[in-house]
Amino acid sequence: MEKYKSLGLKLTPQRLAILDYLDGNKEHPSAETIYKAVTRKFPTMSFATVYNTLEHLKERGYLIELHLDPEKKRFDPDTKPHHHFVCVKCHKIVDIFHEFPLYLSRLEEEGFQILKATIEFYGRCPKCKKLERK
Amino acid sequence: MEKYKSLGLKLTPQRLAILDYLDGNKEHPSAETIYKAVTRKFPTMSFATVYNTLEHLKERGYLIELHLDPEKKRFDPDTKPHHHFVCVKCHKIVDIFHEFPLYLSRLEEEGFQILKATIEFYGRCPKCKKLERK
DNA sequence: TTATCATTTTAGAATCATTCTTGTCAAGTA
DNA sequence: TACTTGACAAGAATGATTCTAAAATGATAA
Repeated sequence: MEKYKSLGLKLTPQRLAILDYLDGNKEHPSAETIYKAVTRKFPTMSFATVYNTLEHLKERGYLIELHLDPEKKRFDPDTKPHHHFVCVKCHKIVDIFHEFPLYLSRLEEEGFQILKATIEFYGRCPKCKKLERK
Repeated sequence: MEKYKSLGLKLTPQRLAILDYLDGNKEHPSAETIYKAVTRKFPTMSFATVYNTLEHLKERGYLIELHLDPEKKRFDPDTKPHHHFVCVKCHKIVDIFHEFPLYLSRLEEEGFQILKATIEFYGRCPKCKKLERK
């Protein structure tokens, strides 16, 4: 997998399997979801390897750790700046690539350094919205 | 405490102590912080009571549960819509009451129901920004 | 190719926030 | 007073995540 070489990571089969699973993935999987998926290829895979690899990828800016789900961390291999919609029923997370004007001079004037800003939209996804109606 | 009567909660001394601690509090405390503060008044206070009370208050819309700190939940008694700044170093959370235009018709056209939207600004607070410079 | 060495993997233990359970207690009511 | 309901406390249970120690493996240079 040529495209992973630039990561500066030792490329083990386990890591390649994780990278393959994440590549282009829009599901914002949790560590457990990743573990389950990759375990099909590597039955001996351990959770520690999943967490270690995710940590390395995060450090290298290859993925973003999301805290939208109160239960567990979610991981997003799409590192382009974007926002999220979170379904309050099923916890599904949907990417939103629309850009919003979020400039706020006041904070910087007060000495804050702003590195990034993300928006979370909360509500019901189409599927859960339908189920809600009795 | 007259102002708490409308909550529809049985007002026990423990609950009053928690309400008092939260009232006007801008620190976005965690359950542990609340527990420690209230324990000074009620040495026998249990964590379960803190969590139970917070759950009741959340249900009644008296406070908001925040998931900005990956380590633990934080609680915000200010229920007016607002946004937050999170310091990536010390995890301090600061309220932002500025309003931003976040309207997004596309999601609703696709069948999503949007209930609320919040923005998180990430960066360094003035204190941590100073410490960063060598 | 092989030896070396730092890294990675694994399995399981440990941690820590949060939730659950159970027995006890208190307030309000008939 | 006896009943009913809800609240409390203490500790056990849960579940995601992190840590540990030993064995295995990948990258590098000879």
